[in-house]
Amino acid sequence: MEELNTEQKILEAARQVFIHKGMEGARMQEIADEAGINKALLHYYYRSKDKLFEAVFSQIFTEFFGKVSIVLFSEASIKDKIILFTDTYIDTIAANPFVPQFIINEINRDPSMMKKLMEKSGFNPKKLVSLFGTQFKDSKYDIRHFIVSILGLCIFPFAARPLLQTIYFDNDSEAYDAFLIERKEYLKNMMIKFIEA
Amino acid sequence: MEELNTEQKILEAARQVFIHKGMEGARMQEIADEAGINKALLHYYYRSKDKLFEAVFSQIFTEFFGKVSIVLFSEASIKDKIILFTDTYIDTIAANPFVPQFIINEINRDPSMMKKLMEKSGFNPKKLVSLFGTQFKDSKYDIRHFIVSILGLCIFPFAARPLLQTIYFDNDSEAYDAFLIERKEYLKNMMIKFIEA
DNA sequence: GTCTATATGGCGATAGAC
DNA sequence: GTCTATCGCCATATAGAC
Repeated sequence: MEELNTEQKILEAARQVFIHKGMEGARMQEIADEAGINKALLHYYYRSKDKLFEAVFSQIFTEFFGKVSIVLFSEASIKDKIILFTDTYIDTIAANPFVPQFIINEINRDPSMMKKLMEKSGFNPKKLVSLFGTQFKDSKYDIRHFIVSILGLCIFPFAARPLLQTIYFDNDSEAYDAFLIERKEYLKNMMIKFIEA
Repeated sequence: MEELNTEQKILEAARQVFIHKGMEGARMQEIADEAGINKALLHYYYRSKDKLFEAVFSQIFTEFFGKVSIVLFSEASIKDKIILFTDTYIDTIAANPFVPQFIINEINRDPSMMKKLMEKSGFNPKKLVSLFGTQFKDSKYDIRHFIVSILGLCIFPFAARPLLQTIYFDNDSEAYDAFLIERKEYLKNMMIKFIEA
């Protein structure tokens, strides 16, 4: 953190606080403390909390969907792509465990953010639909069920961690970590069965 | 709403506002307006916003898990129970589409709420684990993966609706409603394959 | 029990010195 | 560019009349 200039420090600090507290729960004071600067300086670089949030959120959104999309442009076969997608997606979430829930919440709070973000991030959902579509073209169900299923299966254990850990793991954090690691294999295995079914 | 006494009106109003805005996003003024009373009267019945929230949240939590748990005590076969559970669970969420996300968020905000709530609601997670455990006792994976999968598959399409609807359904609300209806059959079908695999 | 009016505190934002 | 001091608003909470 010490090597960054002030603007970068602010962005990084805001990122941490916003991800964990959300737009409404975050406090400018806490962001300033985290960045090791004064509250007034936040307003010098970003005129308002809204502007700061917008900068942070669009960055996070773009990064997150960017990493996930890469695999879709690889040379692998369709089956391998699906496995690879699951693998990459889980890893990305594990490295940013609070991000999916954060994105979902903020979009729920203000759905109008979505459109501009999709343009900005260059994320193309048709790509994902057509990828899975060619694999399951004779299924009796809408392909999007499969896509939503993968996303939910990967995201949910992270998004609902405190609840699930308490209910099913006696609040044992290490046991839950092990569960999450095992889940990656579990899901890839599930995907294979899905594809072959 | 007109037949209720003041305390019930407050509780019902608070329920609506809290579910849609969350603890941090909710405003006492909005709750008072929704209940058709004065802001000061909220404090007369519930001394603080925290107390009011606690009352509402514990009620919602208990109701939600109560409805879902009923099926586990039925006389059906294990396979039928799993199908019935999926069926009931989807219906419960569809009738309360914002509740799961609300619960998850508030637990994330304050994980310490979980323990007392589990006692209060009488919800017994061992019941669910043992139910599925007898069915999948020779699986190479922890049974809890299956439980978490069902929950995620059911909850996610509701929790992330604005995001998913925008990305995959061109923001067509009716198309998404149809998708949700179809999903019930899709998931039951998936469960059957799961069980037989 | 229900209201109006007001106190109290916190937070985003600005002014102005350096 | 960075700080201290302060403004102004808004939300929770209370006082007190009816």
